[in-house]
Amino acid sequence: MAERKVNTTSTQVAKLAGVSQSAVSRAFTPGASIAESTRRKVFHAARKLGYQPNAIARSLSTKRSKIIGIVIANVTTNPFYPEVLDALSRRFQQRGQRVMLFVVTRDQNLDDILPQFLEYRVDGILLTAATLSSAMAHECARLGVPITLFNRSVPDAHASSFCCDNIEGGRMAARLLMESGHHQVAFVAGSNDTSTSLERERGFREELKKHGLEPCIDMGEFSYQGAFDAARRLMKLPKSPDAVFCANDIMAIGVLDALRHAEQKKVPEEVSVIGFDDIPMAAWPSYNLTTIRQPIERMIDSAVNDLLDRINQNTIAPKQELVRGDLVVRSSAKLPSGLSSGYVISTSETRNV
Amino acid sequence: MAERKVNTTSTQVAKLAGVSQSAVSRAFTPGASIAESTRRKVFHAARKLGYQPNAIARSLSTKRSKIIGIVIANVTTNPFYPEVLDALSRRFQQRGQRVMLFVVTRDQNLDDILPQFLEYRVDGILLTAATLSSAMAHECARLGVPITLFNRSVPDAHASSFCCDNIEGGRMAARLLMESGHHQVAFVAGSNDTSTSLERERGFREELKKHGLEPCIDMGEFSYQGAFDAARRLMKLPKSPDAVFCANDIMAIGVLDALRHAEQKKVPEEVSVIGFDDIPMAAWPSYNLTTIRQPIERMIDSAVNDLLDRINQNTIAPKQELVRGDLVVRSSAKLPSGLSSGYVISTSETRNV
DNA sequence: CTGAAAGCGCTTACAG
DNA sequence: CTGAAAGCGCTTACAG
Repeated sequence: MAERKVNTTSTQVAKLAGVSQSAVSRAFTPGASIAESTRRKVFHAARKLGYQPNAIARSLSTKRSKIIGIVIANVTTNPFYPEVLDALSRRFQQRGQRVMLFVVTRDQNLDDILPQFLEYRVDGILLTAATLSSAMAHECARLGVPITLFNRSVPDAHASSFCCDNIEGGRMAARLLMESGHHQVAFVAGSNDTSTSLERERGFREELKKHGLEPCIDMGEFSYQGAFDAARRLMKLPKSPDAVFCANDIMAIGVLDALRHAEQKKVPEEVSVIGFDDIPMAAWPSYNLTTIRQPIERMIDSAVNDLLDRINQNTIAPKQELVRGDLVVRSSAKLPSGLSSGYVISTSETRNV
Repeated sequence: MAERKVNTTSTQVAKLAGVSQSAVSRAFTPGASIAESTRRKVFHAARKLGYQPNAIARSLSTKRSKIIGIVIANVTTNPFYPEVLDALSRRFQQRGQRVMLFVVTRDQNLDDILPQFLEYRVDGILLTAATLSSAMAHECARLGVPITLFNRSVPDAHASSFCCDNIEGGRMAARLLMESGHHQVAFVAGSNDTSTSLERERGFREELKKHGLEPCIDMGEFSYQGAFDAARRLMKLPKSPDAVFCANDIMAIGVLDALRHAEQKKVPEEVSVIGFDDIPMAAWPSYNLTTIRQPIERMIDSAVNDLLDRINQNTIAPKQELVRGDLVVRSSAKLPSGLSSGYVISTSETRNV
């Protein structure tokens, strides 16, 4: 193992500046009581020696690492998550926090991952597209490390959670399809152990029931290819659907491609397709997807604020927040009369539950 | 500021186990000399107290953080980078390293970012889709922190770099277009300060020159929308191109959409389109993009190995490695006779330069 | 405002 | 194999 070159320390800077080591520390601590003149001396010496405070040592001493642990899944399969990761890490960066990242697969157990964060004494943990065992939730609570879930509902009162109102989103999709006169509808689920897919299905089902309909369900594994295959199966059914609602956009796109390129169906004339998320691709002319938009920026702002607040004040209770999505009407689904493409039905509001 | 709850320390475990604090430390250090029986005693006590070693303290003491700093740009605009990030972080995780992530915009100056890594005494730095000032390269060299660039050629001998052979890739694209008889070709560049775009253009140009052709150039800003707009401009030219080579796939897809949906052009009958990267979307039936595949996995393996090796042995010199891409023949470009779609022309090999 | 000193929680020569 | 002790590089009460 190679020796790491030795960095300049505060003691060396102190010597050169002719002050105490504490003075050097104070010079680099915003708000510390130190004379402007000594601060200048310190900075001058520091600059000369190429000194930079050691954040590891600071963390040990302050018991604050200024590191947030982020767990994310599906980064390569669903363009929604790169958006989330990008927004999240920017926010944390702006707020002076570092990000320690773990990329996981959907089935990976977090019970092996979170301890790696705890080892580094992260100040807080943000999980996205990942679920938390209640054992781990308790462990983090015991250690005083706040956890926030993004886009997953909470299994446990020890964590905060920020989600789109998936049930209402499912209802919105169903209402649109009913208003434009569909009779045979299908739902392409993501997976049956994920709150997003389950809740979207539930809202969809509930609203259809009011019209005496029941969707047929197939599974798209939250991926383009999974949904592509699901669409082909659906079209082989004796009563093939005239509308398909998908648990997310990337699956809706898979369905669209299958319908057009493998099944020779016209969208939306023969089959309507609705997605969920409003990823950038949904607006591309090849897809023009009607979808439920998740207000990412707003959700992320809330999630980041909540986590940072709970880090700074451990008396704040975790909160569960639901944000309404917006129906974005494009041209992959037949329109009810009176509605035109390009229209966004904005019902966005935030609720606490 | 809230008090962070106190974690169990090795001293407390030592007391409960009836051994010295050093023994506790040794119990958790693989390879340390300790009797199996005392290790068991320690583990038992540790389990009882919910003890987990403090990696921050360990880092301070060993002068190794086991953290790799990763900088990445374009995560939301180019699906290639989520792939890279996913592969990179998995590799590092497997090798027992943590990842500290910075997401930047393409124009953001790294000179403000890297010091934040150095503050935390990261063991090494990996930059992707980002360039390094030679001042920072020197600073890292001075501190003994190895840097590796991924997908950017190196500005400085202090860093390693792992790239696809972009020049050869550009040549391959040109050869295919020449063999299938195109006469008026265009190149949609990414940006003029990025080695990938510049090199792909250069290879493309060189090969065309042999046939007495010169491409007309437009700028796509490395984005779908930028390339979409560029395609529209190109088609308005007096001599509009019958083939477009793009500096990456996401731009090729933008061009494809513009040609079909805004310009009513048939691809490849009227215009051929070639991309670079082979992102998953390139294989979707809506696009079926002919492209130069970057062998990500292989490039990442080399990059990660190189960085880890240089961390462990600071006598190893940085290296510059070039990996050949493969031409993936699909149906967005006219085929020379004798070649059929679905064919991959694999010339992959690795070279040191 | 300033310095000396204790302490954060580990690792690791050193002596046994 | 084991323990006592020094040391990693900071922060921060404490006394002045």
